[in-house]
Amino acid sequence: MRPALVAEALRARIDSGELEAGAKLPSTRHLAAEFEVNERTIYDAVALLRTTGHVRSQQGKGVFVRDYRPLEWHAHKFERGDRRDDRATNTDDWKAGVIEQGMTPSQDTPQVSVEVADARVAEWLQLGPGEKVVARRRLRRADERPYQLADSFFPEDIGRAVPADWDDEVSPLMAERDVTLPGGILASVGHPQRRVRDEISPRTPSTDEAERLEIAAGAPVCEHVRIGYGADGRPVRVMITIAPGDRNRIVYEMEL
Amino acid sequence: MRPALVAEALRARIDSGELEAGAKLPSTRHLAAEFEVNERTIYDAVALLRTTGHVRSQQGKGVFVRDYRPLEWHAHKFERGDRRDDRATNTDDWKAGVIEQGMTPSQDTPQVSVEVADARVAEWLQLGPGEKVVARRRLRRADERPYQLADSFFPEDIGRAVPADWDDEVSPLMAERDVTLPGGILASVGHPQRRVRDEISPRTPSTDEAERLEIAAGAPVCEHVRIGYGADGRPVRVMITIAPGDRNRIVYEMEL
DNA sequence: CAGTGGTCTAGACCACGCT
DNA sequence: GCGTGGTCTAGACCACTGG
Repeated sequence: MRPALVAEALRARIDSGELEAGAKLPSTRHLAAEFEVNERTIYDAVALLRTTGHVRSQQGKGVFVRDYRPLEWHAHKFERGDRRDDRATNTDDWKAGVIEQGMTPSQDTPQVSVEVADARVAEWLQLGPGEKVVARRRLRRADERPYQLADSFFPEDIGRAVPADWDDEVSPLMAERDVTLPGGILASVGHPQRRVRDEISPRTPSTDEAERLEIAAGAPVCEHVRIGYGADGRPVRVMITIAPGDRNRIVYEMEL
Repeated sequence: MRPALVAEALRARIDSGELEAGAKLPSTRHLAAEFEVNERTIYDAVALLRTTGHVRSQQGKGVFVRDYRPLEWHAHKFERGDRRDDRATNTDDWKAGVIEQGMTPSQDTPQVSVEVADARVAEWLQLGPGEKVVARRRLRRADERPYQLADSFFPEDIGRAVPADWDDEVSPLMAERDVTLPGGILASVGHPQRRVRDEISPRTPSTDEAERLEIAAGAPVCEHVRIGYGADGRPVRVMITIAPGDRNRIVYEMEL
């Protein structure tokens, strides 16, 4: 019996509910005996199920059925100002969406730095080689579990800009905490976004991304890149979101 | 040396251009000798490169570096009527986009059938159990190579409808050839789309999808589901597009 | 320490393409 | 028939968890 067939059999047990979310699978030794195959074959089968997001392995403990609840991400609403009222209550678009779906959003402390733009970011922001950006890296969670990586990059002058009535020491885009301002931070520093371009590609995560999101090395993720352009057509921000497929669905709604 | 490290070394050779697009890698026997590992380890490394889309294997022939040219798919323009002029020349939105990017579009003969809707399609089209749909399944190619699977489903009454001035025997949505009508087929049968909802999720292909698209079993693909709603809010069509990540990028542009 | 998952090798064997 | 990739087993061994 081939690994793909063993994986298929185990998947059937998961989908049918015979193995509940969070339940522990029989040990690889037991499965090998049951399916009358080598342990190595079981290992390969489990690796397949890990990639599809059906199970999660913990060395020394066991293999467990995954229980992520899928979350919709309404990309067309994002930053459109539909939720301007929420901004006043210190809640951003991501958080509002998570709450609407009955879960509790949270976010690790943003990692802020000023650094030389890498090749891709430089091209998106139309920067020359060696030019710097303000980087703001975040891990978004729902019910305490990782759902998305969301890294934003701003040209240095915009990232360091401060609103007229700002009374903090550092600019809002470089603050290592969540900041919300009426109309959005970019608007309040004089660079409102007028147009966005989203580029979406499914791919495999880097080892770093896989670790932070707690997914298997080959698990499919969506790389969602949003480039925001200001009134004069200048790119003012690029946001790179990495969304694992087993817990995310991106939604766009449009009138024709 | 572990498979991941071997894969990394080979990927470096591909990315650096030492191994050109389309080039054949050394045989697994040779690679095993070179890296001083077992052939099985090489096989696992090649499997990783297949999943990421870097190489393609052909039994009995060899392992070859992939050379797909990525294509952008401008989902926000699709069916918006921006290209109504193209419709007159018998060119649909997909084809127009491919031509703009300097490649030659083609499409296998659409597979048309009337069938009972599966659970997901029934829910999207708000049909009861057992209700039928007109299914129209297509494989889209660029420069003769597979790029996307695009399957459309219509409620039976709409799929069988015929425009007033239609002189063919079968309805345009059931014709086993490409049909273009001014304003789009759905409008010409009295059910223009007024609003669409797109749901995008990265996932792993089914074995059938993997075969038809000529990709590895675990390769990341995007499932893009577009549900089109008519003037009265009734869903008139659902289109499921499967786009492999190594050759597709989905683009949305929006004014804020 | 025993029990769990994870990794690699050696080797037998199969499937395919070509000449 | 030879060379290619693909598959599975047996078994040694490692890494982690928890009593």
